[in-house]
Amino acid sequence: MITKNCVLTNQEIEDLLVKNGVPATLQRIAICKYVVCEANHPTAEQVFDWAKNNLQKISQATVYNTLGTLTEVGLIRAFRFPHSDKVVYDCNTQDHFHFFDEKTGQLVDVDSSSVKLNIDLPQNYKVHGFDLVFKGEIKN
Amino acid sequence: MITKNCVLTNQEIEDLLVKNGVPATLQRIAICKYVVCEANHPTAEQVFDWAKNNLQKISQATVYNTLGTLTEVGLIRAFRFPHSDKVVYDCNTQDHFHFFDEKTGQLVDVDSSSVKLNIDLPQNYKVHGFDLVFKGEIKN
DNA sequence: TTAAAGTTTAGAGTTATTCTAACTATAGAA
DNA sequence: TTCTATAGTTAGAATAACTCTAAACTTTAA
Ligand SMILES: [Mn+2]
Ligand SMILES: [Mn+2]
Ligand SMILES: [Zn+2]
Ligand SMILES: [Zn+2]
Repeated sequence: MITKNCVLTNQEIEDLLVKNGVPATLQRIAICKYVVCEANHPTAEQVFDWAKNNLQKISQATVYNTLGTLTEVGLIRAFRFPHSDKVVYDCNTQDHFHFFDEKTGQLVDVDSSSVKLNIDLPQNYKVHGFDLVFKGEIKN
Repeated sequence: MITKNCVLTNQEIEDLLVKNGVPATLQRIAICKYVVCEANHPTAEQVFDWAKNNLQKISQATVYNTLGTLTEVGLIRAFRFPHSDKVVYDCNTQDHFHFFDEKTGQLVDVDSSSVKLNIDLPQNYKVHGFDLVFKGEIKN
């Protein structure tokens, strides 16, 4: 139900990038490792903050470029949610939904298998997919 | 299933505003009438464009202020969708969902009665509500 | 009639993101 | 080993969607 991040070596991250046609650079390896293995639905700002503390030098443009590239090749996904105007990046590339804890601001993944949707739309509405975000609170 | 806009006189709009504690001004009556009776999920930009063409003088700030006020008192609702970074305003204040036509960019309302959702979340997840947007295409 | 209160306005400010153009690193070619 | 083309990174400027500010109107109500 709740998905967790993987643990990958730098070499494995490098291979992942190259396999997806993205030449591996120091910056890309670091950012990719962070979003794929460590972060939970980070914003570009959070990735940039992390990168500033973990690389000797990094520019905002590189963070945005890299997140864009990783999204393009499908290594991560980008989501825009109703409660914020910042894009969040997600290492979970499966179809899935989200639960937004209104108290903490935390986003957690909800597997699509835990949701069943019955829709009654006109015949001529062809549904290609849907975005679903729960809002609420996680107790305890 | 698909909701339509109402037809109201200026007087009725004025009453609606006053009843909701919003003193009626020329600008507010015009903007309120447009979003409540004419427009379909307009953005602030669209409301501003309409207002420029239909009032002798209007400022962007007034459009944003008025849309904010109307939203606060519950005469309209504000939505932020995954496909755009612009807020859209909605005269449909019932709980409902949306269908986004990926070809035309059009948004149409989907009554909540046409959707049945079965969720299987952990006990400690208290769901207060959810946002649901269908993406697809309306044929014909 | 007049002053307080509320409303509108132009323009400045903010935030998230994208663009630009210069700099840097690197992989072959020579 | 150079050289050089290509790709990647960078700082800072630009953009887009709002939001804020402070001055100018307008209305309200003594
Ligand atoms: Mn509507
Ligand atoms: Mn923005
Ligand atoms: Zn997710
Ligand atoms: Zn709607």
